[in-house]
Amino acid sequence: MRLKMEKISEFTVRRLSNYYRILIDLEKRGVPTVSSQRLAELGGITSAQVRKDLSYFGNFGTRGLGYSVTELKGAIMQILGLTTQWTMALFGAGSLGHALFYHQGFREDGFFFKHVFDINPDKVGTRWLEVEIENQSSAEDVLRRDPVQIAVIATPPEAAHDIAALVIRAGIKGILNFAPTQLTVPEGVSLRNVNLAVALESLSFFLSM
Amino acid sequence: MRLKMEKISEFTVRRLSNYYRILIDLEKRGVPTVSSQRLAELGGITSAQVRKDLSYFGNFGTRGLGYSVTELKGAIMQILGLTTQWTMALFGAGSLGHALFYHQGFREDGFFFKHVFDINPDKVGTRWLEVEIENQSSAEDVLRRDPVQIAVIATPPEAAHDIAALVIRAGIKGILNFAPTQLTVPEGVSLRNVNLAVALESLSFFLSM
DNA sequence: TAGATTGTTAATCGATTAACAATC
DNA sequence: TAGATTGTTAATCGATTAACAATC
Repeated sequence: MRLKMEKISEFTVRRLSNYYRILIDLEKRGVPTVSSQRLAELGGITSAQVRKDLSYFGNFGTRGLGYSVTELKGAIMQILGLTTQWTMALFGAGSLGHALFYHQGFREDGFFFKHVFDINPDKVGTRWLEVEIENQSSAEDVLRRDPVQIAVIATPPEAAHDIAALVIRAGIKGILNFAPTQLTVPEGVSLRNVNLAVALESLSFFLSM
Repeated sequence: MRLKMEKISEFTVRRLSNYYRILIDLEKRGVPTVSSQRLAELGGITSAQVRKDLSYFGNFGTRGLGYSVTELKGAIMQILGLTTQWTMALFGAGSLGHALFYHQGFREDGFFFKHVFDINPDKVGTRWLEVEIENQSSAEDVLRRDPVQIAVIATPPEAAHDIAALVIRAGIKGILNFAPTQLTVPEGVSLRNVNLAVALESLSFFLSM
């Protein structure tokens, strides 16, 4: 997949995500080509940054012309692994879990919730679209029988550690954690944390100055 | 508030948020003091980083002993501006908006939704707790009469630009944007973006390697 | 061909870490 | 006092940017 073997920073990957969204938008609007300069403007960064990021993965542009919007979009989809369908298990059928489950963008990107687990007996057995909410206590068995690639944790922080341990035992290699607690994962398991409070506290800091 | 006048990076502020959460936890567990070494372990970073971050704001520790958990927690609350109550307006009463509105952590931090706006006539007039959902078309008037400090955008991306313009006209200085689109704000307005897809796409990238 | 823009190297900038004197 | 740990300076590391030859 990757053409050169330098290690890619998380910064670069996050910017690729942004280029991808910008390119989708340009394609919708029928724009055929885009320069690194224009892409940089739309993304709020420098054109050197755009070219540098892309150069880790190959030569996607044409000197004098720029990049084909459709081709570059396709290339970034490949790079980010968005050409395959990803299956996920959601832990926590609260309001955040609900929002994630129904989040349109995930589906469009090929991320698909196959299982939803909760500990609340009132919720277990009810359905979200075609998915029946299952008891969290059976999660390990269920995931061994019917594995997924990514676990999404949207539970209170107290529960997050045990869930992480459970999904790692079940062989899951990617965890997206929304619980505001520090998880530790072994080598070979990827973890991303999204903490809603951090962004707000950062705003608070800069507004207080 | 700030004691020294170096400019503080977003990186430092985000780590302060994390220290804050760790300290709350330590305080709950009755731990009286913590060293930079221990705080670093709990946060997954280095002790030098911890001491450096704190040193921008003052001397909170005691050589040989470490930091008083309660005192350091209080100091970081001050620094992050969490000792005041922040008022917010929510745009978009969809499932993400709902999750944010009911998110326990925001309340605990002193962030409080005073207004909720939506364009869907079926939702306008209904209540979330004590807050009545108002028509988005009246948002500018409402916010001029009854201002808030922060606007939270949880609408589809198409709507986000107009909302940003509106809240800036109404004098709001802080925007937390969950819509996956690039907003531009004038000098003096703070913007934070939270893009749920980016974290997932980054996971996808590293899982694809 | 001349103008535009890439891909890449080298220079710069900023963030992290190591090291240690100060001091509880 | 001796051991522990801070606060800070200097060294290192890594990310961003500037510059430009290659080339469409």
